[in-house]
Amino acid sequence: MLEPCSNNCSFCFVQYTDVMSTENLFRGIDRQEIGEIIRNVHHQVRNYKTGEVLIYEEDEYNSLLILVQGAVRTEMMNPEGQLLVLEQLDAPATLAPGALFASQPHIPVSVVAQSDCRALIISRESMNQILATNPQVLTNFVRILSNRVQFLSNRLKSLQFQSLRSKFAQHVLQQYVLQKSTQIVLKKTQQELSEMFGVARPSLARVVRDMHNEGIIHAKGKHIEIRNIDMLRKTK
Amino acid sequence: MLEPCSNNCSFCFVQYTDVMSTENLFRGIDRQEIGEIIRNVHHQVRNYKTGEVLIYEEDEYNSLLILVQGAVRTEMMNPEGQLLVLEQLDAPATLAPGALFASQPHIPVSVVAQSDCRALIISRESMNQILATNPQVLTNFVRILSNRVQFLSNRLKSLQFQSLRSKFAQHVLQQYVLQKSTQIVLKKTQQELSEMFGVARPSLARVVRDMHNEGIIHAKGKHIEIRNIDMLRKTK
DNA sequence: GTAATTTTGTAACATGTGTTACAAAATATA
DNA sequence: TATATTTTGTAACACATGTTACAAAATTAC
Repeated sequence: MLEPCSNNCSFCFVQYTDVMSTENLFRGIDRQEIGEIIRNVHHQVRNYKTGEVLIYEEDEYNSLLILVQGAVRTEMMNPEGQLLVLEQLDAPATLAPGALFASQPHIPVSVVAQSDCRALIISRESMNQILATNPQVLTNFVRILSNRVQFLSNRLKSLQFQSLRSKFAQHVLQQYVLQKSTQIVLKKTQQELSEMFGVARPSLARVVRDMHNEGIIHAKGKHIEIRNIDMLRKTK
Repeated sequence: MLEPCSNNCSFCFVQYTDVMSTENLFRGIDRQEIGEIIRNVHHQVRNYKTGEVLIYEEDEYNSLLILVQGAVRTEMMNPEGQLLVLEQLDAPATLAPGALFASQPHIPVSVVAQSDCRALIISRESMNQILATNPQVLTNFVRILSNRVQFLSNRLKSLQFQSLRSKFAQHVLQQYVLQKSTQIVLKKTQQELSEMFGVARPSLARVVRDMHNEGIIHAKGKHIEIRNIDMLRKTK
């Protein structure tokens, strides 16, 4: 399924240069130059269908995957099959950046396609070459790694210290800000939310019902009305 | 308390070059050169007493701290005062490497001295200068960041998925390997262990007692005898 | 060696989340 | 529109860990 990237592949020059995301490895470099950087090293492009696994947990990882199209989620699973979705990422994103240059090349997460997506694959040697010759890419890579460290630290803190009730309250408040209304519509199913919170689905449903019964929210399926925003903010 | 580092400070050349630890920012560079690298930029040395805080959670972080002597622990606390010790580090170590070049310069952890210790402090600008001119230091820094990402991923997985019983079993098995005997002596108090496992101390004591009563171990204070290593290994 | 302090062991009870199961409701598909 | 599928709501019970309190034991300081 791996297709080598041809010399005139417009994808290389253009696709992932649109966004100035902090997760973009090529931020601050013009399209022309990005094309040259990539064409100068061995690289491949691969497409994935929804649900396909881009990276398997515990595998060895010898190439960097740069998501240039679509969305993925990174997740962990324990032997009993309990799932924790670490985060959801939209292109452009650098996948599992920590695994490439770590002392142990094993990956602690799986990455699964949430939509049809496309990744640029660059081997470790090629990345070395790129990083050695492109200070801007290097700076970006260090920033991406650093952000990853912070993200994981914060995720760990939230998982360890926040109650399920507080996680859900926070999610509702985030949606309140995004949707600019006390009447919000959840974008995810309870199943998806509970996987992000790292809990069982009925546990989440119970918390939602409790908050409904206490008059903090009015919950009807995916429709949530915030009834008492002070209580919601104070939820701990 | 900050003392500028004098030109003939032997510390700069020598102290932290002894160890080829993967966490050493100056790994693979000879002492002479390390001295030159450091003397060429603005830097400071600071000493800390046991218990003193080197880095405060949520502070802004504009200098890199390199632990050159002593031991520290990195920890998180939630508003209720519940503590989680992320890890214990001996010199040489690069402290909070993710915070320096992240998009948000806030630190998610505190770093506390576990013994009297000493740190080399290098500002962000100076680090930029060092990284730009020393490929080896840069490679080391990327490796350290990458290892940090993996460490945090694994720590998160363990905290999220492992039961307390399994965490303790694993700790005992690690000590069994280190001490090469089924009669081991725990190096930490139950309080310290429970902070590393992220649980309350009596909960740990209960788990230890249960495993004792089931004949898997014989526990008397810090002295643990492994009675049934198969059961211990199968503990989940 | 004695006293002070820290650590360990234990108990009773509270609480939050997991598990399983199933029906109702909503949504997607034919 | 009817049917199949997914999602939500709920219940009863299990279980791991938290909380508080206190005494016994071990360790440290004097």
